[in-house]
Amino acid sequence: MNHKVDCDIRQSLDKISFQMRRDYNESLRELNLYVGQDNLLSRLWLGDGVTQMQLCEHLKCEPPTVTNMVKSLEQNGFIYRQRDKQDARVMRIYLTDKGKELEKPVESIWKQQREKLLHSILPEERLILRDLMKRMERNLE
Amino acid sequence: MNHKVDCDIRQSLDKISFQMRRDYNESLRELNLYVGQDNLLSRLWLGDGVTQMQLCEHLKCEPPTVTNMVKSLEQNGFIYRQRDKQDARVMRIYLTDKGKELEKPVESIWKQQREKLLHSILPEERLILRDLMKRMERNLE
DNA sequence: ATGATATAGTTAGCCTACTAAATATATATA
DNA sequence: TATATATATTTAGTAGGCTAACTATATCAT
Repeated sequence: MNHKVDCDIRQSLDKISFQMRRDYNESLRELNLYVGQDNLLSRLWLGDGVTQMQLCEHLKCEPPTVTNMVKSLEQNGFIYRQRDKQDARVMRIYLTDKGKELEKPVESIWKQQREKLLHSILPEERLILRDLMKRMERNLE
Repeated sequence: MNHKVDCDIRQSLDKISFQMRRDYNESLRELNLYVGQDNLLSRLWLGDGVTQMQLCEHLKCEPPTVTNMVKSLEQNGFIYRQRDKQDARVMRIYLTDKGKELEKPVESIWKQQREKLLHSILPEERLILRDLMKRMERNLE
């Protein structure tokens, strides 16, 4: 029955993203980070001094979310903020040494997660899976 | 390159679950529901008078989350709570008429979402996809 | 029957995430 | 130059999600 298959796919998707978030959160907590903060930092590891609007785009979330995340990361000493000299409306976000040091351990968590998720799935299958995922992604645009 | 494929899969997964949640939230708001509340209600549509612990298991979340969700749903008049006569520790959750009425529109939202997600993916492909998803699901257990 | 332990739920406080509304600064226009 | 509009961020209040600590009730064992 087609309906059943569709439901299964939808359900698995939910379970996978939920469970990944959980595992992931647990690992990040050991680094004193929360889910999502790693993604914000990853933008800064590419290059410092980014505005909050740029972080919004990168995280695909709304400005108040960035305000809160930045506040939390600043309080924990991973980043600091500086008002732009040219345009006093914008805040520029910079990494502290403590923030820079997180790059490697976070990348190792990402790698671990990918390996766990795709364990026992063969290279040919991964290609098929990627294709299907990309198509679903486009379906939602 | 294998690494790239793995990253793509992981990234697509994130984007899909993020985007689905968004779309989904938008549709549910028209029914005056928030993401996740539909899932709680779906347990009640199977049968009323469930305890909060049972809802925890169904939603796979912690007790405080259920406390809050139940409070919100109660305030909006979709459910009501009654203390168990036999065991005064447990609260039993019941649907109001307003809560019962939501079943059909919510199921229609679910169906729409599945169709959007799987649009253009052929029946054979769906079977393969389901298999791969189930395997990933098991990998995370 | 009393004391220890287990179970159900709540509260407080943190996080991401949202919308709506406010603030401050910059720029465009009359 | 004064006014209007656009942009960047913050605040307030909502939600789901978490942990840790607390309350109340039940049950089990001594």
